[in-house]
Amino acid sequence: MIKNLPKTFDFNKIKNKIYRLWEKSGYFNPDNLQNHKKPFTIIMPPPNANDPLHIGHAVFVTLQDLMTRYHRMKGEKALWLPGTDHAGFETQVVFEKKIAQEGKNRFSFTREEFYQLVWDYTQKNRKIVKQQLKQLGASCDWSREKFTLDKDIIKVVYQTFELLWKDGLLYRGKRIVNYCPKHQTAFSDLEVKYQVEEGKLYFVRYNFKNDPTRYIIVATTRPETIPGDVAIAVNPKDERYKDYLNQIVIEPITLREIPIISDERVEINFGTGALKITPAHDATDFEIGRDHNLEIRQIINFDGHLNELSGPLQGLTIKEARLKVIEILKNNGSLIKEENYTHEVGHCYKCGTVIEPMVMDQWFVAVNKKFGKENKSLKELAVEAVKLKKIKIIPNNFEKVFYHWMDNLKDWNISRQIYWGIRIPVWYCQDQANEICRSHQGIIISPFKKPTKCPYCGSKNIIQDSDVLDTWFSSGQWPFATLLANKKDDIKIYYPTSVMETGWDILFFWVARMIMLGLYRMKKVPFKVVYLHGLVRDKDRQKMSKSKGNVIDPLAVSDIYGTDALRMALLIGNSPGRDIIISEEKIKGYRNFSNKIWNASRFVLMNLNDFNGKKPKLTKKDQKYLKDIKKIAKKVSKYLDNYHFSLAGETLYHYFWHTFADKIIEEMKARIYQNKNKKAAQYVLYNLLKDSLKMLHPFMPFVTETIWQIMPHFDKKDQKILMIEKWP
RNA sequence: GCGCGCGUAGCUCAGUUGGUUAGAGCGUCCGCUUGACGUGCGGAAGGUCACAGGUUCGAAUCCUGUCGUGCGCACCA
Repeated sequence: MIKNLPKTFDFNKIKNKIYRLWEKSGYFNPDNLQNHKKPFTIIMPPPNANDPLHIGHAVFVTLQDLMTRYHRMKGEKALWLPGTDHAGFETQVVFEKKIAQEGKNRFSFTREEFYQLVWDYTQKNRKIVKQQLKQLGASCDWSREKFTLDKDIIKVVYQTFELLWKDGLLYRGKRIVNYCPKHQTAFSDLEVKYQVEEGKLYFVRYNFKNDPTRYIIVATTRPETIPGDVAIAVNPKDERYKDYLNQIVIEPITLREIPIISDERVEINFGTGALKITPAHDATDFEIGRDHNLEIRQIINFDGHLNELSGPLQGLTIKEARLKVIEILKNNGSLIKEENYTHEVGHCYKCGTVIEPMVMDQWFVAVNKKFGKENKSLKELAVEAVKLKKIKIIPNNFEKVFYHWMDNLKDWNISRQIYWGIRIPVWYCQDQANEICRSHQGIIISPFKKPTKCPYCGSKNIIQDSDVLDTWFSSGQWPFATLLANKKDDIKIYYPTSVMETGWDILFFWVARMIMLGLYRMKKVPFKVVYLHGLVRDKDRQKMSKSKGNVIDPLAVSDIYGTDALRMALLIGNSPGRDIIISEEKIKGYRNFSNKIWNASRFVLMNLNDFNGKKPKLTKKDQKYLKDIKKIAKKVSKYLDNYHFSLAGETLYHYFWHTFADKIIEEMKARIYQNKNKKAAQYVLYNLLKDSLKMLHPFMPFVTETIWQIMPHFDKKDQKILMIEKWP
């Protein structure tokens, strides 16, 4: 009946046809799975809409599609909800790099023009990403697809903003923040990468005002900030400086008078035990300054240059200023000595520029503030959810990592001084013309309507906050925002979602924030399980990056070896929380496997003449084979249910190749050729193949579906599409 | 300073409630194969599971320590 099947499986020939078959069937949308009851939900971590997919995306597609297809076949209402992320800062950087080739940057355009250009750029990329997800076999429900800048998503984000404000969990304030002078925006603590650097510790002498023979020596790594000093602090318990307190000394660059104060935060054993206080440019100093009511003397501008308050350093960059200040200190005899000093310096995670602590008005989420009936903070709620096992993190050692990070969590800066993103929905009254307005500090929160005048004092002199929200503030709401923004009952049916599958590298950036915001808005955890996969590295354990030239393009690989091979290569040997090493050889190996599936099937199909599907009399061994595969099914199901995807894949690989193909087919071959008990042989082969295809389908959907479409079906219960067959 | 990992075949890695002969991909060696598949088949070599001690009838797996190695967080005057 079936002859002349090609000798090799050609992925490119069937990929569009097969994906279209699935898509047209409508079964990506769980609404169409009528007999399926129990919901199973995965919200896709939205890829950034600023670049095509890389190999890391292929990992999540493989794992999430595997789970979705498995649960769909088990008769569950499987929803895999796709989307893309505007990825605020990331995208702006990518885009600015692009236009830099034309000698332009964001300041070459108006804010509105720039936004439109990036919008168009991301929309183009979204189309590419969608096409790529399809080629990787993603069985997600495109009818529910969302973008983080969709109007209905922004609406949810703004609602959250407003609620947080009303609950007192959101505040605006002058705080010291991590500022990148190159990108000219502030960051949260997470975007700062610390690197060990060889530096110098400079010992600088500050003379007493009323007695130049007396002085105090301060150790600093940042002498260029001396013009920003507003005090010298010593520890109150430090015997050496007992009678120095409240003395006035002369700051040696701009010759201002500053006092010596005491504060317990000064460490007696570091340097000389005396600390210069520069509230505008150091986090600890900021706190000490605040508690002592000291002036915030900003001497570095937001463009990274020193300003007029720095006297002779004015106009210089930070680096230049350091050299200059050392020269001045040497000349006036204030530099007592230099010591080599190794310390960690914060850098912008994107461009490597040294992060400058700056004082700015920013919006913060108060993660440590207790609120509501339960009187718990966002942080406490999140920690509790994990402790009470309402959320399980796989692998579980990351639960400890999670607690450790949460312990150290400080308020979250969500203001970004960029154009691309969701604008902070706040206006400020410039006049603050009455007491009420002043009591509100002129802050007008108005997410859904642009105000025309100040609601407190009536002034029309109002301006909008120029900043946008941290991208993670919106993606942190993704699990419920996508469901709220879709069909009416989605949130009821699909929330809490089943699994959040993502990389361990964004456990803090994203997962922790989703837990906090999900619990805040929905009073329920956003997901029951967090499955963390590793980072993809090359053969030499190097992180893949374009600049290193070691990237593997998943789509190119898919074109050459097929998506099925790529998926298996990314799955086998991939255990949660561990990095994945991938090489072309490995992918080739699984290409051979997909071809093995093709050829074993080909053999079975070509030897089904006269076979009618009816069960003939079977030998004992035949019966054993049919029983054995049920055992395999049990084993594979157990592995999948316990998130041991690699072991599940390996089990099937082994069974199909080394048991089914190498042993059983070889044995039956003789019976078929010699016409000995042939019907039974055909029956066994046909049914083992069918079960194998079903189990392999979530792993290798294209080759299995292709064969399913070709093979004859005798059982009326057989589905037209393998994707919705019942799991064995 | 606090915390989390890793060390298994030549290479890269699996090995999840401790249980026969420790697995995979690639590589090496020998043989086979003219009809499912050279993208194949059969077979072989190759592992004191970092080291030392302990628990156990039994340890790659659990505990303690040592060495090597990677990472996160905090501080960072």
